[in-house]
Amino acid sequence: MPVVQREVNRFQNFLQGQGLKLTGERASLVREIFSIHYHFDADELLFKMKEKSVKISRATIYRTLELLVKSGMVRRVHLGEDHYHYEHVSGNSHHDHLVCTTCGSVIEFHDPLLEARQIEICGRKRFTPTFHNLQILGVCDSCRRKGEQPDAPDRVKMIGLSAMQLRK
Amino acid sequence: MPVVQREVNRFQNFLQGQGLKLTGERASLVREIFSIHYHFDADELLFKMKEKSVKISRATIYRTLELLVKSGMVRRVHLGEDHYHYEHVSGNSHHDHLVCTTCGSVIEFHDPLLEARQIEICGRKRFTPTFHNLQILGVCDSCRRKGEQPDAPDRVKMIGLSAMQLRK
DNA sequence: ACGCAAATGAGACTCATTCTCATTTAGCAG
DNA sequence: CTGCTAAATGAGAATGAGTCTCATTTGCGT
Ligand SMILES: [Mn+2]
Ligand SMILES: [Mn+2]
Ligand SMILES: [Zn+2]
Ligand SMILES: [Zn+2]
Repeated sequence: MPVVQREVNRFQNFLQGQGLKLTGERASLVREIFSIHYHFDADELLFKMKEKSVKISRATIYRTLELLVKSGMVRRVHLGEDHYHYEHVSGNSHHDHLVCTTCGSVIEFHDPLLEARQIEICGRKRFTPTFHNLQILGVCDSCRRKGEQPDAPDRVKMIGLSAMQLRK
Repeated sequence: MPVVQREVNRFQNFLQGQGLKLTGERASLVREIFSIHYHFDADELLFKMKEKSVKISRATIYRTLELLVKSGMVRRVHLGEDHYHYEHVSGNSHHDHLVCTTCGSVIEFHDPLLEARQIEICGRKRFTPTFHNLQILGVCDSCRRKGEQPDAPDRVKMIGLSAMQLRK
């Protein structure tokens, strides 16, 4: 795993700069996270590590995710569910999300015009933005073709789609 | 309270249509909610009712909020914190939020161009949007002038600003 | 005023996340 | 290589928002 190992090194650099240590648990987590190419949650990570017989506690997973977010290697995102999701940041820059409330799939997009307009709005309100969070919920193309109706707005909450729920 | 009473009637209409009842608790809550002109959370509501010696349980508050959201009279919003906030919907339509991570103040805005651009993006992805959620976090004008620095992105979470935390 | 479906309150429960603390370990100095 | 010590870990307790249960109460149509 050469690509993934590079990320471990990146994390180690960050840790050293903070006087922190690279442990086996942290390295395993980084390798796992940079092998997942979608939006995952903490429980999914815990499950995958268990699958691979990598011994690691829930607390360490949360603690390491926090460090990875601080290092800028991982982003924590809201996808309309009541718990956080994460995604690794590898070169590809900022983007926002379209979330299908029927199947749970997530489409990423980046739109410079949208971003520019936000800056404009902030300027008008004399507001200095540091970051933003945009999710557009709705129905993806394949779900629409299957004739699925969007949930009533008040019921939208991606029921039963989280990784844990699927496997429980 | 003539204005507020109109909202109680609106809610009663909705309830009747659903075969549900207008109770004293529900009426009190509606009156309270339509007297609050900012973004509140469930605990704040519980506290305010206690202050006024209106006996009402936490469960009833959550249940009534759910009904109010269904009726369209209240919106549930994310403001970057890890619990929900609510706002009443009175005539004024959809808007998004600028949230100051220093003082917690919230600026509302509505921008047709921003909305239109989102529709465009969805069309391009063949995605049928039902609603969206946009928060821009940053520093408001008065905080900026006081020389407050924005929190590092990873630490942004409006520490100590929720109504409950302030009063605990 | 009656009857009963709907509503309520108290507190148990869930679930994500954080914390505590006793024990282990990474990494550095010698 | 060895010892030292601050940092890290795991187990499980704690927290906090939100939901649920069920015995009791109440709104409201008749
Ligand atoms: Mn993404
Ligand atoms: Mn608002
Ligand atoms: Zn879909
Ligand atoms: Zn401010």
